[in-house]
Parts: sequence; C-alpha cells; structure tokens
Amino acid sequence: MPELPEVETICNAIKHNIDSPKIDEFQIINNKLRWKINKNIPSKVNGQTIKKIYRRAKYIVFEFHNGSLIIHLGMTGKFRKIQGTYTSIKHDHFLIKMADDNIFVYNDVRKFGSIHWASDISDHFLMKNIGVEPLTDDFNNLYLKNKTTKSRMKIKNLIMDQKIIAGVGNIYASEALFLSKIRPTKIAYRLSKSMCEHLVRSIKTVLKKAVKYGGTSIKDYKTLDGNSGYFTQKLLVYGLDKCRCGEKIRNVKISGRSSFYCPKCQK
DNA sequence: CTGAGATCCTGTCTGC
DNA sequence: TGCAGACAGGATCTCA
Repeated sequence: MPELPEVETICNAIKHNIDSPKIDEFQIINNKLRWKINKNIPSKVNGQTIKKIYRRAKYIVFEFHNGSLIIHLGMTGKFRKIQGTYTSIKHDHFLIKMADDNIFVYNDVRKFGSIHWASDISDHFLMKNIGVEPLTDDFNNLYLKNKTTKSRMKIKNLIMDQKIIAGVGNIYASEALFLSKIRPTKIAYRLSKSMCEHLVRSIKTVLKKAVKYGGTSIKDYKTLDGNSGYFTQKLLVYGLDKCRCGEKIRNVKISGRSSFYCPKCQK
C-alpha cells in the first residue's frame, strides 16, 4: 500500500482539489472491501460539510461535526477526481460527489482497503491501538529504546508494527534500516543505544524526504491526478540489485515480506 | 503475552 | 501462446 508519505500526498491532493467542502452525495458502487461498506454511510455524510481532512497513520480521515470517515487504501486503493458525469471503471467501490461538482472515486483492485464511519474516532477499533506518529516529537530515542529493549522481534517487523510506529511500511522500513546501517533481521533488543538513535533519525529523514518527493511508486500507487511519486528514483535499497558501495543487495523474506539490505553496509 | 503464518483479492510477470 | 505458480507497498485473525 501507500505508506505514510503516499497517504500524506493523497490527503494533501484531495484537500487542494476541493473548492467547497460540502458533500452532495456519497454513493456505494461495490461494497465488497476488506470490510463491507456500511450502508448507513450515505445517511451520515450526505449534505454534511467536511470540517477537516487529515492523515493518521496510513488512514485518511474526513472529519465532520457528527463523526469521521476513516479510509484505508490497503495495497491498491486509489482516488481519482472527475468532473461532470461519472463513468464507472472496473474495481470502483464508492464515490464522493461534492457540492462543487468534483467527484472523488475510490478504486481498489485487490479490495484490501476500507472505509468506516466513526462517531467517536478515538474509540474506533482501527484507531485506538495505533502507535506514535514518526514525524512528531513523540517518536524519539527514548521511545524506540523502550520498545526495542523488551522485544524479541526482528527490528524490521518492529518498526513496521503499526501499534508501535504509525505509517512505516515495507519500503520505508527497508530504506530506514539501510540509512541506519542495521540489518532488517537484527533482533530488536540487541540494538545499541546509538543504533536506536540512528534509526529514529533515519526513519524521520526517509519519510520526510519521501513526502517532499510525493511518495514512491513501485506498482499501483498513483496520486490523485494519476501521476506516480518521484521518490522511486531516490530509493537506496528497496527493489535494487546493487548497493551504491558496489555490493549485491540481498532480498530475504521476513514474515513473508520482501526485505532488501546490503550485507556490506548493514550490520 | 509474543511472534509466525494464513488469509482476504486481482493483476502481472516469469518460466516451462 | 497457454498455463501454473510466485509475487505485490497491508494488517487482522488464528494458532502454537
């Protein structure tokens, strides 16, 4: 899926593509997503004004006075903006027609995405166990050291755990570990204090940079206008054959996910 | 409690 | 060209 930078990019794109924040009509096209789309959503949001659009972890949140829409893009979820008449294409799931005549259509090939209505978002099951936002001060050396000290997980799994850090996925986990010179297979509690500090810095650096470049496009990710992100060209290990040091990059499976690292640069 | 594996679904690519 | 199998950026659930 889109990870933090991609969701942030899409969130910003939606914000900037809304002239009037009032929703005319929410329409369910195909309710089969990760969780069936609740039939009551239209009655909650039709005619309502969006107070705020923001990202939390990998979720896009539309906030209203009476509650929030929580959207996850799964692996292949994307929005496209159209104007005028809606023409359906394969794998469309729902659309949000704004009063300003813009229509945002959600399309998801693999159906791993989701949309929920929550009257109280802090209480929602998808939200209440989410960990710290990595780009805030809450994510710091002390926080990561506390988490790693008592964990026997492989460090890559730990930083991808949404209950611990919100928004880091498979690509940026590999990239951050490369910057930190730590192997993805290293057991969390074996990280030294300075390794933890380096990792905190690296996660922040890589995410910020990816946001700046509009995200990464490996396969399915597209921003609102159909463009791919430019961070793809900035990747240092993910999906690459050769490290900049000349060494061949290894691709190992960790909990079933491809994990790239340079055996020479990462210890 | 922890951590690993199966699972949801479709499209694309590789190899025979 | 056909077809089987592997694989894809997520995260929840089940089980040991």
